[in-house]
Amino acid sequence: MNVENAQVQMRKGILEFCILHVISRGEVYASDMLEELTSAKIMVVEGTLYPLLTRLKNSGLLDYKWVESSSGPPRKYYVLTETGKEFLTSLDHTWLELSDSVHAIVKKTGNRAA
Amino acid sequence: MNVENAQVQMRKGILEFCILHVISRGEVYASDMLEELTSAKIMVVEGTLYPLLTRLKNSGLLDYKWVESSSGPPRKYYVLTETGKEFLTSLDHTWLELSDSVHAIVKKTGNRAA
DNA sequence: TCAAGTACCTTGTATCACAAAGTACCTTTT
DNA sequence: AAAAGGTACTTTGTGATACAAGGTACTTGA
Repeated sequence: MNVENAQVQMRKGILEFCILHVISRGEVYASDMLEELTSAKIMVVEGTLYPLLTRLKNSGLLDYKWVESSSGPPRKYYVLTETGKEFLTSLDHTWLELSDSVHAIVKKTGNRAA
Repeated sequence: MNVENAQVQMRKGILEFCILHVISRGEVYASDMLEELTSAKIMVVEGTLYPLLTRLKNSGLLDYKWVESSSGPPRKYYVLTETGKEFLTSLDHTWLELSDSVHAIVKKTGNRAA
């Protein structure tokens, strides 16, 4: 149990939400997402991202198409399905509730006992 | 992959943070925490809380003492250790960074492609 | 052809929330 | 004083998942 591990744990579950948001803004492939999330200080690595994208695809939240690159191997460009869009709307709500709840816990003051 | 599961995932890691906060405000035992977290809409159940408290204790972040109850079996009252207090301060910072990052991702607008 | 770069995939491990069942203690009822 | 009910803590087994590390495959340039 160390701070790094706790930070990893805190990020869990939020990744899925953030990735859906990144995809919601337009077609992207994995490296685009890695770059965008990293620049937002949401750390992700390939070994996490690829299985997650596959899960989301298999759940019907994402779809993709192969697009040939002018400089390298072909890329999988992802988009949200209709189900994915609805799912993301639900997660938006969940995130707002959760961050409000945490904020309430963190801000609460006063001791119960000495 | 459903919304409920995603919500569970989102809560993961944040639980530890919230529990440390609840304990930071004074001595509590498990049922106190359950009540406080539930009223803040952070769902936790016994099967999650007790093992987590044990982990935090074994990591040196918490300490406890047995206190006899006037109406039932004795209770374990938890407090933060010095290490626990420092740890919580780190997590406060992590949480702020994380929620800022997520906010930035969620609020970002504009499409990359049609 | 060989090296380097890019992109995607797979395997194995550790962690963790949860459900469910269990243990133990205390009080009240009969 | 036994039985019943309530409170509190514990344990076991399962499923999900982030990550590290290693692998496959395609393309370009020397």
